[in-house]
Amino acid sequence: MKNFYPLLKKMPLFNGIKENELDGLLQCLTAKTKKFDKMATVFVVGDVSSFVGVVLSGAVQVVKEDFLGNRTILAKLEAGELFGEAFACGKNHILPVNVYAVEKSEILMINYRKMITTCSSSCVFHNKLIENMLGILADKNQMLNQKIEILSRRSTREKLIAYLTAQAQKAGSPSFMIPFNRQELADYLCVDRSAMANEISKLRDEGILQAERNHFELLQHN
Amino acid sequence: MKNFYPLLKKMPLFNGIKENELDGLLQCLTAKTKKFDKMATVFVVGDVSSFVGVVLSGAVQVVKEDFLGNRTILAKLEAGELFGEAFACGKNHILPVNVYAVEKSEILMINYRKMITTCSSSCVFHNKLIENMLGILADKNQMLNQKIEILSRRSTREKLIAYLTAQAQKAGSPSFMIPFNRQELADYLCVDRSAMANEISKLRDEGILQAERNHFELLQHN
DNA sequence: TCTCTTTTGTTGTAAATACAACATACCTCT
DNA sequence: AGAGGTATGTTGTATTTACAACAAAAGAGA
Repeated sequence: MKNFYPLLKKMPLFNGIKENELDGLLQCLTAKTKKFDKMATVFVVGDVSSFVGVVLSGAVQVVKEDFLGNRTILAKLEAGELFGEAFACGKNHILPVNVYAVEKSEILMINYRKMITTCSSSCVFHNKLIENMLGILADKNQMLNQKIEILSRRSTREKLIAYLTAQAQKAGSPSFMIPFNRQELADYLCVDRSAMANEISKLRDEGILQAERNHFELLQHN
Repeated sequence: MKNFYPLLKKMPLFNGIKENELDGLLQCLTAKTKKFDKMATVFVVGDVSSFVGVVLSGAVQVVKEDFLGNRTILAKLEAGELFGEAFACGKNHILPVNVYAVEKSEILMINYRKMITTCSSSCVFHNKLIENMLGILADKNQMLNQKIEILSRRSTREKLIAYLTAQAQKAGSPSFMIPFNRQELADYLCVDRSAMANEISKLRDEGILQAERNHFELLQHN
């Protein structure tokens, strides 16, 4: 376990907690590690879980299936990433997804109740952990909200403008770089790449923006 | 202030906290109420806030503007509803929205730092408050995730199936009621009502589902 | 029951998108 | 510089959607 401490230390969940303090904290949480073979099932739809999972090694996939049998990979989580936190901390503990190990993996399982119950030994890191978890959920909330706002737009054009407006706001300037290439941007906006590229061209022709690779500039619209 | 205690008691944020315990808690939080006239501004885009707002009376509107000047009302929050929690608890405290009072309103402002710092008087309700906030953020996360999963689908048909599959899962049965009428469902799925109604008809014709008003049934697809 | 209103379903048309196929530009490696 | 690969832009076509307008059904109230 100890060899994972440098990894844990870098995680937002353990932010502000020193490597030598992890021992006491993990003990206090009675956190357990579980090992999974490649393709083993970590959770299935309908499972009830009050555990926050931390991928220590390997990787897991979060997969959703609809009733027609269509499978969608929602996420691939690698070492240092967290999963299940919304179901551990929320009212509804029933998982709507399957979680598989895509490689031989090791997962740290943290019980939600142990996490929120400050220990009798009044371990100070415990409070820090709760604060971190609050921050993680809040940050995710912001991200999800922003994405919904974009996906709520009907047209590719509107989605683009919503996304670029948010990026400009984040950058504090009408001129900014985005962290996606065209295909990734199209995937994020849930639209067709070529249709999107076409729309970018039109917006450029109309003098609404400049776009070159990752660099965008929103032009004053009067 | 005291006259709002029955309202507060019913809120998820103060769940498990008795009315007569609120006095001490709010004092401990140094929570302040602010009054706003009709149409007064509560927050503007760019404001930095570490406060969770609770609408005590009246109502506020959360409004977003893109750089072309298009205004979108994201939410209307009435008495007993919470806002700003993701920006109070998250890393990013900069608000991307405007908040207006749509009526003469009274807002309770709770400082995030006071909330997560357990008080020296070791007030037990404080821990309950933090747990509640964690739960609220986690629940919202689940809701937002589910919505994104639906909005990520390209076609109206796929959105419908994704939504109905989730509802069936939630109900634990292929036969269930939905909390929307057609227009509300279309709004939730971000599609055109008539196009959606059309699609429901097609799905019915194809024997994939039954639909009558609020009642749906997903039929076994072999 | 009758009227009025709301909700839902249907249809045709214009507009937007997805898809496929290809052209062009850019990057990296040798 | 040249080759191969990747990213981006462009175009035509089939499909899907939005929109508008209307019909039918359901619900509410007199």
